[in-house]
Amino acid sequence: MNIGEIARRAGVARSTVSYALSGKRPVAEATAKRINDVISELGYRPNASARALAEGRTRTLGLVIPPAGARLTGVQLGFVAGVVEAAAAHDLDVLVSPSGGRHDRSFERIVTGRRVDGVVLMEILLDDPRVARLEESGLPFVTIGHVQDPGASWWVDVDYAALIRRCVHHLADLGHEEVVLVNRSAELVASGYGPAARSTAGLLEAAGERGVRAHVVTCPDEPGAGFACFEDIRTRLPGVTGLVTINEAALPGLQRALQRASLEVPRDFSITGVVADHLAEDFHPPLTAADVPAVEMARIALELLVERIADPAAQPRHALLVPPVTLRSSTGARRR
Amino acid sequence: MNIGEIARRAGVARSTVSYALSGKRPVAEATAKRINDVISELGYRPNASARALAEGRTRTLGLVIPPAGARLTGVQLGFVAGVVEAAAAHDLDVLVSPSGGRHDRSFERIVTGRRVDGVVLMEILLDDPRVARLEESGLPFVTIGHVQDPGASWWVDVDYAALIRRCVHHLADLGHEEVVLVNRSAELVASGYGPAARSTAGLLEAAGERGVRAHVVTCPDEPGAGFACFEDIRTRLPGVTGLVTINEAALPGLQRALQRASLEVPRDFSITGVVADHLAEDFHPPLTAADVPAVEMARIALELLVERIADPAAQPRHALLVPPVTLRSSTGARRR
DNA sequence: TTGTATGCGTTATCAC
DNA sequence: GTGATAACGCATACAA
Repeated sequence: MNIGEIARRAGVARSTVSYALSGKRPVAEATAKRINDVISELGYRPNASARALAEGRTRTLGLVIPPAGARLTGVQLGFVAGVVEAAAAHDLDVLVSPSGGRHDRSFERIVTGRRVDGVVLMEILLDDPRVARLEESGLPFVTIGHVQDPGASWWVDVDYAALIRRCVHHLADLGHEEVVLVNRSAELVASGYGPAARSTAGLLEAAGERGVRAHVVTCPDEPGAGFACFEDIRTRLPGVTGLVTINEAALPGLQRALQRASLEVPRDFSITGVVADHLAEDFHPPLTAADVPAVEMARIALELLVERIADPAAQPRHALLVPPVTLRSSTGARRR
Repeated sequence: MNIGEIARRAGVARSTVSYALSGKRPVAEATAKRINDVISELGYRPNASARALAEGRTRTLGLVIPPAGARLTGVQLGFVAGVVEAAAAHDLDVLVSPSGGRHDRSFERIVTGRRVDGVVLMEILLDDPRVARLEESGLPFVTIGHVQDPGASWWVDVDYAALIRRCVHHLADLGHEEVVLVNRSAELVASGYGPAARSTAGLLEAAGERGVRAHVVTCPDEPGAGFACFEDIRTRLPGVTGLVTINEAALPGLQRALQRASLEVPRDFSITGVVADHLAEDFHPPLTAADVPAVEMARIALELLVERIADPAAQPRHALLVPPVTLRSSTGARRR
């Protein structure tokens, strides 16, 4: 059933039905009622493809997520949930594409098939081929996370450098003199993942400011790796009394290793970092941390994208969030 | 740029380009080369909406997930990842819709906007209005989980009753005489969530067979709730020495409560259940459990859907998986 | 082997 | 206020 059928039954022209539906031109009350009656009787809804073809827009957004197979972290999950939710609020649909590199078929379909009006790209690298691809395609897009040149594009991010710096200052205030940053995986660091680099920078900056000895270790995004990582820290860096991390997936493992080592938090050891809000609450003891407002970030990204789609000539905008470090119970004075 | 432009530059008719692209009719080698050269030079890709309109199919699948806001469990996350991954392998795109009840706009768009060729529905209720809606719409769909009448529809599920039954038998074998099932939330149970009902049935059946005292408690899908739930069990049901659960989200809380109560697993208390595979490994100690092969289930669901789309008249098919209970370290002989 | 013509279901521009 | 009708970009039946 199509718009012509509705028009026929209502005894009007197709265009009149279209206008009754869109409201883009006045329709006599009586006609409108007749049309609406037929529509609701038959349960008619316009064909999305036809509408997209005629209108030149799909009312659909693309969301590029890390390749399937990789388990999403809490923050990443928040991004996805936030984008989907915010899009639904705008009556927009979301097409998800699990894409790693540049020559991904799914990603390429999204970019070049004109099936979306815009794209949200998450977990980008400092120099990301997908960003370049989107730029040359002319498709409006917003990234969660930002590339090297912050002024030239649309993005939302959390200021990892500032947050880690604050965490280290906090530890220094508590008397800790040697700390370690548990970063994301070595592969991610090597491929130029922004948060990894910026966290390290923040750590070193704060360490310099406070005369704290600082170390960085990489750790895959898994509980088991967190466990192994901490055991390694204990043997290789025995002087460390404070840990700061952006690797939330490793947290359960770190927790278990702490316990295994009979270290009581925060009495014997302090731990803090940048993690998804709910994870901080679930840690035991509750984690003093900068809570990444993932859902909120996704919402902002979506608002920016909608804005950019509406005005393709608009100047790039971005948002750099600096959520507070929330004091909970995982950090304490260094025990001498 | 469109197919006409390619045709013009290659000096052929539009249909020839179309056929060269689809291969549905032979094209002379030389013409094909000329066309392909132009296509790759201009980076042409057919417009998805136009193609969908002409072809009558969208090469897109719908995936209905629990409402945004609800944090996805490990198993649910596996479903999403599995569907997206399997769809990508078929060169199909996935449109996600976060939908709870029947009158959801996003869900309604999917069902009635002809923007997808089929739908995967997850986390369904025993009597789910969305299933009814999809049935009356005529859109091919497959559910992960199954409704009351198992023969009439396409689905894939895990046999919760059998698995919980096995878990209870296992506990009985170890000498446990009083066990508790930690179910999903009371709301979910009340709304008629299949796994919740079937788990209870399996528990009671096994308890009857083995003369074990059995209890059921509901618990929201959160670590904190798991903690509270276990505290409650200890006070209200002090004789319980074994716990079986399908609530993986509560697991970290249960674990913490166990520890808080100074109960060593499995020496003092046994715990088992049905959970996502990776969670079982991450539990401490590793959880003896039936591992839900979520990604695999999603893959099967997608294969079924592809099959159903290809042949709308095909007889309903389904798959009821009974993964083994993997022995790890969280269950042991009852201590007298 | 290739070209022509029509239809897919809308929206939007004319004309009345 | 409303009705024709031309796009939108592609696939395909029909001709040649």
